Amino acid sequence: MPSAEAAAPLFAALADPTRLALLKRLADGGARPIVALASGSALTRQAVSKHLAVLSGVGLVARRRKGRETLYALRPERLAEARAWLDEVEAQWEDALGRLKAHVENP
Amino acid sequence: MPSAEAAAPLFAALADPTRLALLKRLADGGARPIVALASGSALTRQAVSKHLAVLSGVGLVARRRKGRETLYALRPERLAEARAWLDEVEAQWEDALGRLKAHVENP
DNA sequence: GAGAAACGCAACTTTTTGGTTGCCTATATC
DNA sequence: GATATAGGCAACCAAAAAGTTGCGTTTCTC
Repeated sequence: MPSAEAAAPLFAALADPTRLALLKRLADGGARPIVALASGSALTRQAVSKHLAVLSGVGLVARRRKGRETLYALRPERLAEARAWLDEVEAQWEDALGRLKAHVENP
Repeated sequence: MPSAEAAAPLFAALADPTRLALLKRLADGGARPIVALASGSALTRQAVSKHLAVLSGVGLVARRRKGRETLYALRPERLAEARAWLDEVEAQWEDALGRLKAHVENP
């Protein structure tokens, strides 16, 4: 159950369509260099590199240097942490609804 | 299955600890006016009001005017949409892992 | 009906973010 | 060894975000 302070940077990293697209492309399990991820992205290689740095900064992707290229791969554990926060709030909501219902039926 | 363009604004609204705290407080099912939400928040009422406007803008909370006060309430459906995007990527990841394993076992 | 409470609107300031361009380094490849 | 490829680094720019202050409007409450 991540705190708000811990979860916010994670959501911030997810708050960009380019980065979401990058994560989705990496969800096939493969590790790719920047050029491969930049191709088709309409953006500069530098821009993509910056986005990957943001994702790497919060641990959503892992970077590994291999020769002259830098490979990026998805880290689904971190995705799960973001989901955990949402789950927690939804659970709290469901619980509150349950209490309300019980109270109405059994006043 | 929300697209990246649809999910990004949702995550952007979640990318702030103050807003996450507001959502969590609203997860008990209650609808509260701004002053109640601003108390204890260290921020100005205006700042909290702006944050609520952001949340309302993406549909994460509902606003309803009641007399002189504006009541805010959580809308968990939108939370579920954010989760759906994460689920989708994780499912894609699991699927890729499954294929890889199958390929190794049955080459 | 006078004062207070709750809020909206608008202007302004300061950071942060997304993006570009230019240049330099390291590694392949011929 | 010369050249092309893949990236990192730094400066710079424009737009958006976070927050504040001030002021006006509506609605309670006495």
